[in-house]
Amino acid sequence: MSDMIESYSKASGKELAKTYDPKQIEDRLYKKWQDKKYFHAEVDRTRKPFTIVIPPPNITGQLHMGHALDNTMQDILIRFKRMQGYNALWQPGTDHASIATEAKIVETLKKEGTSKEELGREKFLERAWQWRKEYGGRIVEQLKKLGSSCDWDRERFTMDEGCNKAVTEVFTKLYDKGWIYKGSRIVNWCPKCNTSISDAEVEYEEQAGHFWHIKYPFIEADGSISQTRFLEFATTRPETMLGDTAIAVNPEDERYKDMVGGQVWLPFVDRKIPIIADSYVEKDFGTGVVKITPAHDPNDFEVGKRHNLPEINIMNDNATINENGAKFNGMDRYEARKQIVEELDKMGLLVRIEDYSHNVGTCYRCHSTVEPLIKKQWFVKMDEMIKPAVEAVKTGDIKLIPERMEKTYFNWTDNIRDWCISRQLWWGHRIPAWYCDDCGEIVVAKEAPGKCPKCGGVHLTQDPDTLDTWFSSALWPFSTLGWPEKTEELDYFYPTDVLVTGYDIIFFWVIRMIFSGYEQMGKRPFHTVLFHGLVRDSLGRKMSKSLGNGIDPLEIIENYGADALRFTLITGNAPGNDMRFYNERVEASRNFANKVWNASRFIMMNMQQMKDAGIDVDFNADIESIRGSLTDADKWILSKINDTIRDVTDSMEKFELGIAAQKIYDFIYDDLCDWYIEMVKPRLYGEDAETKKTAIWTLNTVLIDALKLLHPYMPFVTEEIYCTLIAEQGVNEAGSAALKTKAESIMISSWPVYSEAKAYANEEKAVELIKEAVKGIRTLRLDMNVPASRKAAVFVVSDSEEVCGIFENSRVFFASLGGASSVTIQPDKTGIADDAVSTVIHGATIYIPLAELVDIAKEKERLEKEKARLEGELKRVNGMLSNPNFVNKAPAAKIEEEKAKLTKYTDMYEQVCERLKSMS
RNA sequence: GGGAUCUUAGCUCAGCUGGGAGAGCAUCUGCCUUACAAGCAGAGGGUCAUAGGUUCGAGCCCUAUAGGUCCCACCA
Repeated sequence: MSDMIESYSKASGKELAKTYDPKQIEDRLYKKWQDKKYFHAEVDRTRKPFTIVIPPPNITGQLHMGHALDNTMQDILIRFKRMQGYNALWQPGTDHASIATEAKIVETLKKEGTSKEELGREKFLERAWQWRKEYGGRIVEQLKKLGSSCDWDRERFTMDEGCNKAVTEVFTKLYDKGWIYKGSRIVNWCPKCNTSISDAEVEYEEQAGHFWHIKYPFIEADGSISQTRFLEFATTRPETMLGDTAIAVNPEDERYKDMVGGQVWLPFVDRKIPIIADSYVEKDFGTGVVKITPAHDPNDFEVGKRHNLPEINIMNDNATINENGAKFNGMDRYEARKQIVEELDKMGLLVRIEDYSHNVGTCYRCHSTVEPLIKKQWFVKMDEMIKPAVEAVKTGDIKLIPERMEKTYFNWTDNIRDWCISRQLWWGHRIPAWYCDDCGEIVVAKEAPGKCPKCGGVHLTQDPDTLDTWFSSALWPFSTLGWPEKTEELDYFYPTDVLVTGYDIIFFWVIRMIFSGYEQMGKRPFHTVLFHGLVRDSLGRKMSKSLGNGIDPLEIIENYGADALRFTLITGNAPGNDMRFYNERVEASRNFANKVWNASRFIMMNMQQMKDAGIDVDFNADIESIRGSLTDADKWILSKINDTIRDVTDSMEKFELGIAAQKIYDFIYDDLCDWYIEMVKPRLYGEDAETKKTAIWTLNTVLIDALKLLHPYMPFVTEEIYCTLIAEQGVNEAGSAALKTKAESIMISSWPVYSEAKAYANEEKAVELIKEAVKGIRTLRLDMNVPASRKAAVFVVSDSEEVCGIFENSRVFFASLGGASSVTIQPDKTGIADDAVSTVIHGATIYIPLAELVDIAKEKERLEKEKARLEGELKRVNGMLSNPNFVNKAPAAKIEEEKAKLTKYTDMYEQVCERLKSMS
């Protein structure tokens, strides 16, 4: 027996669990879902698949708010589609995160007083796998806490055997096609991680630095170093001068035109370097002179290629100066910088030092300054491969949400550069390339070649490098489904449907998955990409370790429950926008969960009481069999939930998850709890068994639909209530057909659908009128300081038969909701004291005679205010309707709407005027 | 330098293809009303950044301006 039943069964006595306690149920329900294999999807050709692949979290990672948001969105979609009847697969897995993981292990080794070099590659990898085994599952367990309904039976790892096969397959294929090549290029070198990183992995940081103005002496015609003539330029990295191989000026620059072709002298390394002309140099910046260091600057590298300049590498991998740096050999880059500046100063070659703030490229992992270095690296040629990816978004084959992300996308694809994929790391997919020790031939193959195909040599050495992590993540949508094998899964679930991710990895991952999908599969990997923003702290700052402002989702779950966290993350924020997270919002969400819990508890308590009283209710009855006994209020709420079903479904289909959540919230809070439950109480507490039955049937029907709509957002509380409800009703699988549900679990029940049979336009209007009247009475009473305990007689005056009929049907509500001691409905105000307080609604005036309490002046003031308001409304409506342009051009429906308002406000205005007249 | 985006109630934010400004929190008033005080009933609070324009009609579309945030590029 569930805690909930227990709690209120006990309550037939006295005790009740008044507050929803997520801790009592979350783990238990999650286990049940897993045990029942609800998350598992098998190929089933009779059903339509709906597939999402998870953005694989790093095995080094701990669940943070970004994950929580990302996975909540995916879980909502997957639960929604599952309930809609799709064969929903949420494919989970983790990422090996080469740099991050390797860094972690290196760090551990350092603590142990050893190093990866000392350990050797093989032992190091053993350690890494061991580490992965120990900690790699942590994040998975944390995802479960969130309620994620991933198919854990299909969990994958970007470095598992299958993914490795996929990686090798792609690498060899692209190599054979000529789209993967090895070349000497300027790469971004991180001296701390000791590897190259791709352009996308460089983060630019504004740093305060200096601009050193330096001059090189000319070489005179006789070959001597000039003592009088110098060429001045400025640099932010003086140490790179050791690798200078030219000085460049703009060809159009009159100042230097004559000097082009001449030479200057490079100190320290005692080199004569040419003065060249290249349009890369801007005349107006600085002195219009640039030193050219092809080996240590990407732009200079290009210039060097154009002018056939030598490339002199002056730096070791650890950012110390190498043997090409003359006496600075072995010195750290910053120490060398300092000394070079000092010595230049002594030599009289330092002109001045300027403070200068500039952007410095840093490693996105360790944030040390990257050094551009020339290295032999593996690259993927992008110019051709990117084309289908561009086309896909242009034609709408792949849709990006929000749409504006397309601009970011194209901005990148238009300026695409070849992708550096080799990393000087051990943890990762090793590059499937071998070098012949004898002839140097490169052999790229899926398996280690026995001998060199060129010279027949048998000594081959595999490339020591591994691949960029994103190389394997790019294949994720199909590698997880079995590719390169031709699996059933691949055939059935690919292409997947939606990819949910943060906009921050659009370049790293999204684009690369898209072009890989087209290239390898010939098909898009998904049709929609749903982007979300960053979760920031309450002050709008990015959550970060260094700031220590991170909020731990697990702690939030512990304190408020997973449902509250999920609901908070999904509401009050537009797609793709960043959001701020603060506890007050989680509290509001938790309160909402509690509200749902209590509304349900109310309904179940009443079911129990009716059962105890021997009143038998057929909860499986369909609407046709019960329609005749439905009251206006019943029809109103049925109509409301019906509309909500339609609107919520529409919003969710459009991926407007936050809007859909808001609609469910509004329905449950306002329509169901604040109004319907209150309206239904007199019937439930009364003696009429028939109306009790109808009321509880309606409550149950509406609640179940509402729970279903809410389930993707708040899976735990809805499941707990649902199961309790169903168990309580004794609904079995067969019986449940009428309820369009399965008794076992809400998560495999069917999504509600809009039904004309539940649309009651007239009753909706009637109840809205009653609500207006009740609100009017409540405001009146508060304005007049009538204590809640004091009941008062209420008179409704209306000359409309229809309106009188509505009030006649609903008189009971004025007692329970409006504190009325009696309700009199009459066509005119005969017998009502002139000093009664009143409020006007469309079609009726409502009076409350409160002899001893009334303040006539105040009452008049109130009415005057109301009159002024109505005058304003009438002015607006009349203005519109008397404007020929409006009447001619506005849509007919809009005009009708305004005409109806005119009637309504005219009526109310007349009533108010009459009231005022009678008081004077 | 290029681009995106934001500016709406005291705070944090919604507001879908243009048709009478919303929520949560906070504030104030009154309520322990037998589902819920994590609650109920009310109230106050906004020239929707500014200036133009398009339109019968603009928070929404266009242009400009100011301020904020972010991305890309990186002129040494």
